[in-house]
Parts: sequence; structure tokens; C-alpha cells
Amino acid sequence: MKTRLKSKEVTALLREHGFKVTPQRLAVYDVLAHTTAHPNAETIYQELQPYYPTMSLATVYKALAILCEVGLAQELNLGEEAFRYDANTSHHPHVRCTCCGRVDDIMGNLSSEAMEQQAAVETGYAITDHQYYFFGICPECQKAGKGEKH
Amino acid sequence: MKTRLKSKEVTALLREHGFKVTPQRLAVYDVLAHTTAHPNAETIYQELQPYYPTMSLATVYKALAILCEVGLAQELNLGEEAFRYDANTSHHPHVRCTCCGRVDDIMGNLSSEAMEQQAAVETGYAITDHQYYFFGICPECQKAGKGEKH
DNA sequence: ATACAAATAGATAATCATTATTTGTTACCC
DNA sequence: GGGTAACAAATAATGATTATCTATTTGTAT
Repeated sequence: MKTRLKSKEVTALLREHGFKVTPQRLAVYDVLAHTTAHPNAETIYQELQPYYPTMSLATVYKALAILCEVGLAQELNLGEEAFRYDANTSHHPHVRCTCCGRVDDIMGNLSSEAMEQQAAVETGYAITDHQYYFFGICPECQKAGKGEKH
Repeated sequence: MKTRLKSKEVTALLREHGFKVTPQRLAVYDVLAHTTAHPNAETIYQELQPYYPTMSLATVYKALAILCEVGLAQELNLGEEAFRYDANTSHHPHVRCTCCGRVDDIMGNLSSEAMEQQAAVETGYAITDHQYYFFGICPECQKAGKGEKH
């Protein structure tokens, strides 16, 4: 797992890539590193508002872009209106509840290497990356007997 | 394969779902059914311009939404700025060339049932759907020795 | 064939996530 | 500590998609 790096390590990584270290960037990373809720930019912005009331949404976006560039975060696209972000940069699948919209990780091994290999053989592509997304009803929504919403 | 239904079958499906059959909707389906390029709304619009010069982009969007609703097309989200559409409504993975941006199908069996099952066990979700996307360099771009672009 | 009611197409404006721009401020190498 | 390049904040711009509004077209019953 690559989550929750110490501030020192984050600082070092940013400097390595020629970016300056700012409180805003550390704060955005901190939010990401302490949640598994895969928030989007707006949510991160809301969460930081009480502590950084002058920070603008654009700054959150720029911080996220930089965190992704230096390998401290990844951008998730689950077919929603907005991107989500994840401080766990390993290539794991995600599950999205079609009822409440929450997104969870799948950290177990789904033999993705074999799938990449088969995809390569079938298409002739040199596969460099993949995204596997699952959709379904989360345990809480099943318990609540709720139907499909999102 | 569910591609290239005859116009009669498309007509029937639309009526079954309470939609009226219009030349515009048939034309949009026709474009989708005769390509494997997974075009987006704008591309479909451009393609139809010569034949339907008065059709607006909004009409293309509405036609695509209806085609998806009646099961004649599916919406693809490959992390690009716009959605792509596919008249092959089976749940197959796609490969996107990170060099030229083209998107191809993977129709072979990647044992997705097993993966869905494992995801269900690990997360407790009732899995209802999934999207697997691969990214890589397509054969043509490999041949051309082109680097990563998109 | 004709007419009528409901749905649609086209034109255009609105929306909303994200990105660019501008300008004053801050981090950090010296 | 000072100078400079990078930055944050505010704001405008962008671009895909959706909503609105009205004239037209479709499906159907005469």
C-alpha cells in the first residue's frame, strides 16, 4: 500500500519533480490519504473549507493534478459527472454502489495480469494500463432494501 | 453479436418502448451499427451532416440516449472528455491506444464471471455490472514508432 | 387519405466540471 | 534576509451535455 505517506516523504517527492511544497498541496494530500471514500475535487474542497477558508476550488484541482503527476494519487473515472481521486495509487479495481453512489476498493488479486496478456494477444496492442470497474449494490443498501438510485 | 439490426427490428424496439420512429434516430443507429470506431456524439453529428444538414447536435444526443435506453447501444466512458457510443451492447472490454486515441473491442472471454464473483465475495456487494478498460499502444502506432500522445 | 393529439426536432440558452488567465503573494536557493 | 520563479486566489473561459421552447412530424383513429 502506498497510502498515508509521511509529510516528509510527500515533501521530498514534490521537490524531486520540481514542484514547490505548499500547505495547500499537503492539505489536499492529507485529505486523500485519510479517507477511502474516493472523494472528488468538490468534496475535498468542502472538507478543507473550515481549515483553509481562502483556498479556491481551482487550487484543489491544481494540487490534485500535481499529486497525480508525482505518483501520490490517481484519478478515477467511474462514469459519473466528476472525477474521483485516490491516494492508493496501485492499480486496483473499484466497486460503485448503483444505489448510494459510494465507491469501495477491491484489493484482492483478480488475476489482472492474465487478462492484460489475453487482451494483448487478441488485439496486438502493447497493453500499458487498465481500469476495471464494478457496479452493484453495497451491503448497506442491500440491508436497507433500497432500489437503484444513482 | 447484437450489431447491425435491420431497420425493421430497430423500429419495433423503439415502438415497444413507446418511442416514435424518426429518420434521425434510424440514421444515428445506422452510423453506430456500421462502425467499430466507437464514435462520440460530435463525430456522429459530423458524419450525418452531409445527409441531414438540418439535424442538430442535441438531436444526436437525444437519439443516443434513447438508443441506450432501448438496448440498441451502450455508452462508453474511457476517461476522455466525451462519451463514446457502441452499437455492440454486449459487455466486452475495450482497448484504447494511448498514442492515437483509437478504441478497439476485445470480444474474447476474459473470465469476467470469475472476477465478478471474486469482487462480490471480497466486498459484499451484489455486483450487477462492470467495465473493464485497457490502455496501450495499438499495432499501427507500434509500427510507426510513435510515442504516447493522448 | 385526413385530422388530431402527443411526441419530437431544431434552435438556442443554460449548466456544470474543469481549465486558463491574471495579478498579487509566497517559497526557497543564494 | 533578498530576488526570482513558482504559486494561490479570483475570475473568466471552455466545452460537453442538458433543458427549454416552439414549429413540425409521427402514430392512430377516423
